[in-house]
Amino acid sequence: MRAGERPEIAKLPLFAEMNEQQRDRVFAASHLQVFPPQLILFDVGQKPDFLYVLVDGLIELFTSNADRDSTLAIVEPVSSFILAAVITDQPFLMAARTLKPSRVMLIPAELLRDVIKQDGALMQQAMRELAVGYRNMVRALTDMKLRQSTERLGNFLLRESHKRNGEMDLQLRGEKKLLASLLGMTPEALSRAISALSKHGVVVEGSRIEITDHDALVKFARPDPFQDV
Amino acid sequence: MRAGERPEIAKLPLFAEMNEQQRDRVFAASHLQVFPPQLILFDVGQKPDFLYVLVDGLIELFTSNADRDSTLAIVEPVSSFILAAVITDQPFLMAARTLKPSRVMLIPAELLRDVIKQDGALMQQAMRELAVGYRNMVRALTDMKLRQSTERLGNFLLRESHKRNGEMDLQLRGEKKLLASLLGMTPEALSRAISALSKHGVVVEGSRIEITDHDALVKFARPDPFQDV
DNA sequence: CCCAAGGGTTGATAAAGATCAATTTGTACT
DNA sequence: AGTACAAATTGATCTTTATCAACCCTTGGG
Repeated sequence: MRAGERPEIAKLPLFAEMNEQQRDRVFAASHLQVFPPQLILFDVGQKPDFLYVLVDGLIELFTSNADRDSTLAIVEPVSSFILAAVITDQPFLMAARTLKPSRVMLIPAELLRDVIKQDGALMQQAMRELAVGYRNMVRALTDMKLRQSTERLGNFLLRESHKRNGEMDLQLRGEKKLLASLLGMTPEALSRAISALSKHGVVVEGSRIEITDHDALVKFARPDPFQDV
Repeated sequence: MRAGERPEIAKLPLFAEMNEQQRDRVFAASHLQVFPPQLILFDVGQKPDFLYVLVDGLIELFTSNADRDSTLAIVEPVSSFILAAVITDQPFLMAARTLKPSRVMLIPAELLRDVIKQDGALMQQAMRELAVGYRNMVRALTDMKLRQSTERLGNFLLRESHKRNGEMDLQLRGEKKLLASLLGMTPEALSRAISALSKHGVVVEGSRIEITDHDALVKFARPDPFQDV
């Protein structure tokens, strides 16, 4: 792998605390790969041969039924994904596809499991990451179970704004139908939800979204101080 | 805590592999408590002071909105719960209440985090447990996002039967409205879903559920070999 | 043993969201 | 720039599920 990328990946919480020699060992066995957009990296049911780290680009994690697809998460750089499958050495529950041209580091799963056993700091970070991931899934499930679509969109925007430290001017990083799928609705429903939010402090032009009245949006979406934010 | 319970708790995957002295240290600092039914053990937003282990009884994990409650999981003995909150030392995302008289072991969170840092085997088990929990949440979210209510019930029954190693005669361990909440529907909808499944190999009398035609139910519910089973 | 209270079922209606179809807008490619 | 194609929007309708209401049935306490 290129030398230039290492520092950035090494800074990831997952790898930040571990022993340096072990990290070198892991990185030496890994390789960086470039994928075009719309490429399936892996499918549901496959055994995980690698832990993936998105270095650059954009990736969608999704599941599919006979009829439908549903987006479970959108991965932005720099972050690892499908750690849980690697740890348990069980078949993927999600598939992954690139949304933009993406550079991805592939870390051999077997080796990683090995190193985790030997390196307590790495194991602790893996544990933390899984705990955080678990909690995010709880949030997503709660969101899905007790909010309706327009509220989900409203809270999504509030969370997004909060993530970008309070920025009121947001830029969608994918198509609207992707956001619709992430929020568990159809593109048509999203379109209508967007226009519904125009009465509650949100203005959308193309992929630019502006929260013009934060308080009004909060009042409408009623974010939970623990679930959201 | 009573001596009689220890072996059972020690057999839990989480504590099975760890150093014995460390385990004794943890158990010595813990205490067993008995709770009546319908008692709230903790609420959303509280800081986790303990890891909980249900020894006997039945417990519901749920979240609540302004309007609604939603069941996230039903905990059966013997198992631990809210490990993720304890690990991250972050406020609970779920509340817990007893459904039946329950005996619960409370393990001081601070101590547990400490011991985890010192005991690699325990840490590894905690990591595994979180990975498994994460994957279960992914399954639940997928279930919610791309199946409708009657299918969810059908797949729930198939999973339940599978958990009880193929037993076709199932016994509900809570009220029907609890199951409805777990499956993300109203009691009325569950009632109708049950009668809809009578055309697909399911007979329900009170809290006894029998799968009379497994193939027919599979054909209707279309369980995913990875998601379900 | 009876009665009250709550769980469960059933029916009628309403609401949310999906689906289908027709345009419009945006964008990538020659 | 013009065309072709996909994304996005809008409207109409249908399906699913929630809500509201009435009633039945079980169960536990006096």
